[in-house]
Amino acid sequence: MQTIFDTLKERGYIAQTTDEEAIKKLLSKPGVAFYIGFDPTADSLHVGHFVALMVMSHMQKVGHMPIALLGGGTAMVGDPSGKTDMRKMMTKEIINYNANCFKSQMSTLVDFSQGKALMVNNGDWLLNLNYVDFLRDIGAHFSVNRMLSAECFKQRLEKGLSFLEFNYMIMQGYDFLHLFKKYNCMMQLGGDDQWSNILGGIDLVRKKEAKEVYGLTFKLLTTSEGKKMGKTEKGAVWLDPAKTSPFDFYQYWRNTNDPDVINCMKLLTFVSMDEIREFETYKDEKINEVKKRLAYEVTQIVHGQEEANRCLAQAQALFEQGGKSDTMSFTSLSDEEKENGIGMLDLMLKAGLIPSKGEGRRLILQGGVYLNDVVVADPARQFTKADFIESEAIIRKGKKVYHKII
RNA sequence: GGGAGGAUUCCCGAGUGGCUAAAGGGGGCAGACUGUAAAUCUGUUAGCUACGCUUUCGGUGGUUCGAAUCCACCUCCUCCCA
Repeated sequence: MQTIFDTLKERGYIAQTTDEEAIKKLLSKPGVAFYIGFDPTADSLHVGHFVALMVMSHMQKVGHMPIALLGGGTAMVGDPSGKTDMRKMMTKEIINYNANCFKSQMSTLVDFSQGKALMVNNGDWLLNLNYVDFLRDIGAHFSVNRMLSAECFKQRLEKGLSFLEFNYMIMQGYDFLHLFKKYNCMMQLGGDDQWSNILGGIDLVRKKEAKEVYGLTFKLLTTSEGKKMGKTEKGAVWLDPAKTSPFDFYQYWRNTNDPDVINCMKLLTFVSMDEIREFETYKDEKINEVKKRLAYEVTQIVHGQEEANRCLAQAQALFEQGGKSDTMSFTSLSDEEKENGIGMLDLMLKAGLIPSKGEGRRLILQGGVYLNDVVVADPARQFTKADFIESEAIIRKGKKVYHKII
């Protein structure tokens, strides 16, 4: 009989555990409350959070009780772990707004109905603490000497660490204690960068309550080259369709590097291990098929089946048939522009394909602009109504960016 | 509190009176090769009504024919000593 721990291990989620045997035993019976914290530092979850949501979902499926902790209190301080610079301080209003955005996104993967999972906000218990009481009650149990040797502060000890951020670990530890007392929360999970913070909480529970609780970290989603995944030149890949369109989201996974595909499949989809093992034997061009599957599965989980189908169809239309697509982004011209024509550069600027005309001129001179699949050679070319084919025209920039003019 | 140094184009980082829209690297974009991949190679990377013009080197003011470069003040940052 395979346990949830085995599943997580097999799929490659687990990075570190505090006590593997004890955790295995603990998780073998359903109903274990565990928590994962999410600091609302942006108005949408991103791919980095997605792995955590997947773990929650896996755990919930076998009957454990996820507690999603929104860091309304800790976000006021800012986690220095692994950060090279201090974060910008955020206002309470923004933090609250962000926390609300997180809620709905989490619900797509974790079932919060009928008490099957909880969502709490540490602002509820952190923000009204009395400073001196807190120091005497909690602060006394933390050794500065030990904290300073923690891996998560290492980088910051060289570049500078404010006292504000130094307290983050203590606050997170207090969260664990609070959740243990209130919900009998036995485990904290988190990204591997949270290891020191998690240990802090476990120590605190042991000291205050004389009980053993456990920690488990999962691997951060990185490429085979060790770079963090989920970042593009435009910033993070968001789960919010308004910030990263489902199509861009789909395309991000569609373009995964060969060596990373299997790993992503295991971590980001629910595709069975039997099937994944089959995929592992694929080579060269055949890997492309796996990428299609990966993109579809991940998009489906985040944006739903309907949206995933649409992305798939659009990608096929664009890349495999070279044809049109109804869901392509578009710009409509006014009657006057249609009548008098408009410069290609002006048109592309209007369509948001280029940030400036200089950039557009360069693109055209380098042969990177196509109108209805014909290279545009002259930067001064005018776009006229003669360019419409069945009342629309398609501009392509480079290989992958399509835009429709109507 | 005392002392030293720094702030340069998307990022890192040269430049210390005209040759500087500013080296080099990273990143981005485009082209070649491909599998909508990676790696590699090539070009390009402030804006414009473009052989010219305008804006840019933390902010403000000044010196000069001419300033990213010199001076004054201001803001912010880092380091060392206490």
